[in-house]
Amino acid sequence: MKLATWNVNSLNVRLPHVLDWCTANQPDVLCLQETKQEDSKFPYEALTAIGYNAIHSGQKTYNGVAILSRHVLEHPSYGIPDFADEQKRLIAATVKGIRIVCAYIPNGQSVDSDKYQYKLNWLASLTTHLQAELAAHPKLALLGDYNIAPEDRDVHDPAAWLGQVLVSEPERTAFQGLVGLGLHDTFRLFEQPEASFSWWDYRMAGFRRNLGLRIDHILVSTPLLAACKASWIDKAPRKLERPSDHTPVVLELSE
DNA sequence: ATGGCGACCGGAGGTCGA
Repeated sequence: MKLATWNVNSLNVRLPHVLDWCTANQPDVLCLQETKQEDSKFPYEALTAIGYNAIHSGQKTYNGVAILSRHVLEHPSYGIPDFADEQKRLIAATVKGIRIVCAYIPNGQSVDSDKYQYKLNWLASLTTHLQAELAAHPKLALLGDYNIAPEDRDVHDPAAWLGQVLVSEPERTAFQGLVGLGLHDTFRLFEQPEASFSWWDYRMAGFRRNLGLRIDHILVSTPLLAACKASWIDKAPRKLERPSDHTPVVLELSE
């Protein structure tokens, strides 16, 4: 069973890439972030045509999350309970007994902005919510754009990024709070190339020079650990014409 | 590295992302 996450930076623009990638890679589940479209615009028909069910929670211009699945999506839920939020950033469903949680964690903009406080509040609410979710669903995977590089090795230039948003200690502490729930960063369960990143700035030839960050993650609960077989970042879509600035992260589970 | 790109809305250029 193959799980994946991809911030597509507008599904309006990136739908051809998503269809091609799903056809070529056949993920069982693909979590999308930044669809940037209202539910009425979501391309259910095009996805059905290649064998995918989908649920979506979106809005115009910003945010928007979706779960695509080759299997039945049971018990969909939207948003964080008890956290009033106009921004569409969380969607979840159960696939083959695994609770799939797809998150677009706020960016935060800069550490001195209101958006940074919103990010930390959002993460605190998510953590509380996931504690209950884990009690109800021992097999759980949290996939998405975390907008946090958990360690210095996830940053192309840690000195330049020191203390900045995406890297700051409060954000990394929040990430460790998720780990503290009994979630595991599956990418690091396996040997990986040095300087492995999932996002590269469009500017300054960031991708060509590998000036990136690893901010897209797949965390799984302890009951799923033994099933983890491999994890990798697929850089191929980042090389296409008009790419997203993020690229897919994949986790392979044994059945 | 701090600007550079790209998406969006709106119909120019500001805002946001990361």
